[in-house]
Amino acid sequence: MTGSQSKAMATEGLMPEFRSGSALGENCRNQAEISCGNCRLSELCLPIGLKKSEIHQLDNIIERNRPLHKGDHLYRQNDAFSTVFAVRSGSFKTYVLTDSGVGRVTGFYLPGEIIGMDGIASHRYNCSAQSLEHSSICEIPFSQLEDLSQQLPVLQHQFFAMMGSEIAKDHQVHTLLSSYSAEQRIASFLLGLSARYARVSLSATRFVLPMRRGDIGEYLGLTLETVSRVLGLLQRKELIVVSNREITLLDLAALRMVVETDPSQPV
Amino acid sequence: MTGSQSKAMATEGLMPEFRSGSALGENCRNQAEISCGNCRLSELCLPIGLKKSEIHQLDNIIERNRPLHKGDHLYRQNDAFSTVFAVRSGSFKTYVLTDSGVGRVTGFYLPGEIIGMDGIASHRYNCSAQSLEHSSICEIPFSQLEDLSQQLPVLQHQFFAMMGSEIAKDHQVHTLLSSYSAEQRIASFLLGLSARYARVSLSATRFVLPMRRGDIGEYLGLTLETVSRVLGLLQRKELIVVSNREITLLDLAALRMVVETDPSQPV
DNA sequence: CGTAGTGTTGAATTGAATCAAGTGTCGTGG
DNA sequence: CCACGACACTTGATTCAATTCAACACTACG
Repeated sequence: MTGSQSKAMATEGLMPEFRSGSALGENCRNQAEISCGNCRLSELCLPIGLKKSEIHQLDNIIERNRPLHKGDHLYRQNDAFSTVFAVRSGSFKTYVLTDSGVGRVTGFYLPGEIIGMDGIASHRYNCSAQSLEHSSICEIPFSQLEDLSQQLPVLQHQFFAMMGSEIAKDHQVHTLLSSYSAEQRIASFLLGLSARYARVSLSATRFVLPMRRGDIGEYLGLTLETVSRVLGLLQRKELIVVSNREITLLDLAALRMVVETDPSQPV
Repeated sequence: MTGSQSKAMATEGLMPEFRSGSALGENCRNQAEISCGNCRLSELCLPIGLKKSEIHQLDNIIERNRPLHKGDHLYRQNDAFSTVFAVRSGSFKTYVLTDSGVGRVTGFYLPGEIIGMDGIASHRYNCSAQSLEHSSICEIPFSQLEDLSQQLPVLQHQFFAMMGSEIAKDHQVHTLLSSYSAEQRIASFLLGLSARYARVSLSATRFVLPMRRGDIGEYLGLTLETVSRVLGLLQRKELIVVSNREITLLDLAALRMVVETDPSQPV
């Protein structure tokens, strides 16, 4: 948001050279207690399938930094790639800036999801990652993750699966963007969020959007005005209730119909 | 398209018919001799960085089938996932069918590229993969690839990198589809093909499109008429020459300008 | 030589963008 | 605690890029 927030990021030390033990200060007391072993997300994050002792090994390579504030960056476009991040709480967006300065949001990330995998091949982050609210993350140095994956077949398997999942999701989004109407995109977006919140044991039918209308628009290839209009339309159809950023899904089945129904086909 | 074409996969092949107009359709002489060790793509495919003996191990898990004909399928949407495929020659498209029967192309694959990674997480292929011309592939059983990656750190690293590369590419496409004009999309598409042909030592400025206008349109979120019109426009601007499926890029720099220039900004 | 698939081109239509006011919400400092 | 200002969002009028509809041309191949 404001300039002061981006400045805060520079001093807070999420970059690798600012590891815990930095002279700048100490971590929160309770942070030391957090580990994959007691994380409520461990069943849907990287540790899936790992044994207790293996989880401990994983824990040893993971850095847990102090919480991020809204607007803080995990990394920026073209930074050297070194780590991937698992969202522990809060939410993030990734975005790229075009030469003309216009940003386009490329993804939203909720707890249990991994950020930064697009940098693995090129050794640079291809986008910037920014916190949308008060959030916390686990920082996983990629080379260490690779080393550990050599020892733990299950971990290798799981990371392959998480990357495959990202690829599958991206292909779905491709289809969405290349052929769906504004209404279908928004409906699909809401259903996707719903499923992801449900996955982390939150309500599938009532949630608060962490992002602005404009962010949704950039992500879905629409303008913020269109996002606003379509949300209004869906509300008038009594499929959802919109109150500022709070969304209630009234009829999941009907929303799925909106997504699946080709508007050019007679119903 | 017809059932007889998938059957064709099983018929035996007199090897190399050089299909006119097909720059990528060429085959090595004798299939029995083909291995990663002598494959001209080994420097840009899975074996990158492997030692001789390691390449031999990789060779042992790879199946090399008879050539595929135009229209043959590697797999279909919802088939159980078991293997990933490396394109050895020719080209492929992946596509999904919507419930209403309309297809959308999700990707094109050229030699040295990997098909099927979107099935890793769900254990099902999420799209269908079809040959666009006379093609040949290497079939890599995924579970064996995982096992071997446990033994060969370089192989694990390389496969992580190839998946990361797919993710990065998908994010770029996301940006393309969500904010670029028809002209920008086509220009970017042509430049992308150019770079990929150059990667396999083919001409970066003159190539034959293996896909139809309609395929390009589905991939880029445009209609086939728009694809045709924009190709005509770029030709009138003397940036390219179009002759049926043969494309000549006259001015790469100018094409890049087309992609990068925000049409809403005054030039 | 004829047919089916593929590609081009033109005219009319339309969904979403753009332009343009507005209102609502929230954090901040007085 | 309230008033201010900056964002965030909504809504309406108009425009425009791309689609749709339609007709026709080309090519490839049995």
